[in-house]
Amino acid sequence: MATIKDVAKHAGVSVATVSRYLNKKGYVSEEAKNKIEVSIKQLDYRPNDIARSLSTKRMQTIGLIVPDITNPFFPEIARAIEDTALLEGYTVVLCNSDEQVHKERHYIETLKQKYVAGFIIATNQLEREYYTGLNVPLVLLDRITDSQIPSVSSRNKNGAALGTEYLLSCGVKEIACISGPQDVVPAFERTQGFLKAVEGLDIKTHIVESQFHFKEAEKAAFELLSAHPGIDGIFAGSDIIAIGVQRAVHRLGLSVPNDIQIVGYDGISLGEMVTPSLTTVDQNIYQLGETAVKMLLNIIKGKSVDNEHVIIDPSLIVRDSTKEKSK
Amino acid sequence: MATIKDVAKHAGVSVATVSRYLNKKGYVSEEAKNKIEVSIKQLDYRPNDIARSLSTKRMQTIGLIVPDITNPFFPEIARAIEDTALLEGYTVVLCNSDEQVHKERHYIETLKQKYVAGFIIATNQLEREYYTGLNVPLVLLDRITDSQIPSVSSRNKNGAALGTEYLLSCGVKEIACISGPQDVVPAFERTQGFLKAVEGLDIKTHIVESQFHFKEAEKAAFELLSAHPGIDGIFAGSDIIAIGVQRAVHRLGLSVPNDIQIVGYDGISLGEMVTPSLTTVDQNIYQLGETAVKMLLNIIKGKSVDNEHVIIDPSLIVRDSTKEKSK
DNA sequence: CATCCATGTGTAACCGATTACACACGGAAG
DNA sequence: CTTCCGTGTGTAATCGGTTACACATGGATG
Repeated sequence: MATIKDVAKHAGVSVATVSRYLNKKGYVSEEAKNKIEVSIKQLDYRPNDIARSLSTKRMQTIGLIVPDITNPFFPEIARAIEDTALLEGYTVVLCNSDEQVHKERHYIETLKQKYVAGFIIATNQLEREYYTGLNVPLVLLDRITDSQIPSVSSRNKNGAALGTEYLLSCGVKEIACISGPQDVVPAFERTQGFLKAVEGLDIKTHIVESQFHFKEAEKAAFELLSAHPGIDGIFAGSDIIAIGVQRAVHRLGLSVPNDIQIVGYDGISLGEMVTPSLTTVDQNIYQLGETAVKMLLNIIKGKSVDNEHVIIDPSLIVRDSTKEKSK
Repeated sequence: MATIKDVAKHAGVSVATVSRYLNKKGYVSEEAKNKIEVSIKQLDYRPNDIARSLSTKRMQTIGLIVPDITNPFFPEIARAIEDTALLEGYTVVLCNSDEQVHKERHYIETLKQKYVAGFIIATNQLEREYYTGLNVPLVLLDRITDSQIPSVSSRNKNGAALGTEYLLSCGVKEIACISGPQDVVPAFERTQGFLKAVEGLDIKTHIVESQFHFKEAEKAAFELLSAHPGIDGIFAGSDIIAIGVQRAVHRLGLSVPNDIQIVGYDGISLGEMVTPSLTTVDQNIYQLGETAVKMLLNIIKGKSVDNEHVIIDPSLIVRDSTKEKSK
């Protein structure tokens, strides 16, 4: 494979000139420019990223750290991130921390070693000191927020209120919220949204906490519904939880949406696949990922102030796990 | 951050000696070894992967190319691959080709540029010339096989026969196979397995082709079942297809497994989440991924012959989308 | 005693880029 | 006619490693 030297020789200029041309830095005459362009074409030259990185100490790579890749929300957002990054010439390395701090650190260290340009971090364990000490651009995505570190997230409280209100508008008389773990910020915010929506209403409400895992959610819903047969509406802290709830309802011999109506949260594509399909609060996953990448690249390129916070508005998708009152 | 020179100086030896120690290549005396170890600890030295790669022309990175990351099979296998690679000190870059040849090529070129150590390729478009011309270690995973290139795959024909036979043993009288696209090798093989299982039996059979997508499968199943109300058993070419079928059955006002029994193929975790949960042929996704990595690393390290083929045996998981005859 | 080989180490070239610095040229300003 | 500055270019150091090669030592072999 051709190197910059070959190009320089072929074009009859020095490597410095070629490098200047490549990076659009410094002066290069029209004449030199043309000769270099021809040589690059003829030799099918492509700059060697590794060599470049050794000088610049930066790779065109961004690290994405997610807590649980088997939760379909994350592959979906990963895809958005990858797509967007690719368009900008960046490669993304996807790392699965399994919610374990040591794994997360290991990945961060390893990738720093490889000179990643920046990180997008979608995990829980916020350790500000650690992140800021990193001295690498990063943006927090979805799960944690901190005023010191740029972030993009969903307006969870409003979204949850939106979903809960819709559920109420469908005529629900006794409502439950099966939330994600309350130490995970968005899960907490969603619970707040639920509370806001039911506040002051003369209606029985329940709140139960679960992990963002299907089986646990099913168990929690099963127990809750067994204990309170009057419940006819459930707001779930995530689509995966909602799907667990569906299954619990089914096991109890009840029907969705006739006996119990369900609203989920996330807008993952899985929601369309289950039966009945899931009414849910769509947090606009693609946009979330896209925004995170753009923000990170701005920071990398020094175009952005360091503590911007973008919050994306969710919207409601009505499907078959609820039924409108008019029907 | 400390460099190899700092370590050499601190330990009172030359950089060559330190490098030899690090790579366990060539002779290093006990005494030097000890001094170097101490210095590395004290300086918290870590070799710079980029610099190393510039000389060796190889990174501790492996590229994984999948055709569709929104198909849950691939995140699951990606996870296995990542886990295994990590243990060996390799990072994996996950790339989504979207079934597009040009995207796949783009990724391969980009990653070659970055000196990946090798590729694991799980896409369709087999272009032997291109791959072999690549001159980078690679193993094909799951979707394509070629005698010239090492591969790991599932014993699809047997697995499909296994699933079909089980369906028959559950008392199915008119059976259909909704397969994946027949130009995708495993999908084709599974259809063959289905045919083998029903061969010579006095039973009505149908075969319909679908993409590996939920919606299309639902549509295909809906049409098939509408046209042939006698069908009481369906073997699906993948779990995603099976889930589409479930939904079609539901839309027709029928019940799984009472009216129609379903067997899927893959063993993705989604199969446990749907209602009713899916009886399926488990292709042992984790093992598939793990094996692919180990094989690739053997090739990279020159420990392996170049055209090994591992075929992994699938097994049946019985859940609620079928009902045993005895019941 | 000469030769050979295994062991151990250091020097310096090299991987393929970036970039600081020196220098040359020509027109404008004083 | 100097002086200065904007353009344009090349030389060589540098990034942090790997490794070919030269060389030293000391015991075994013939």
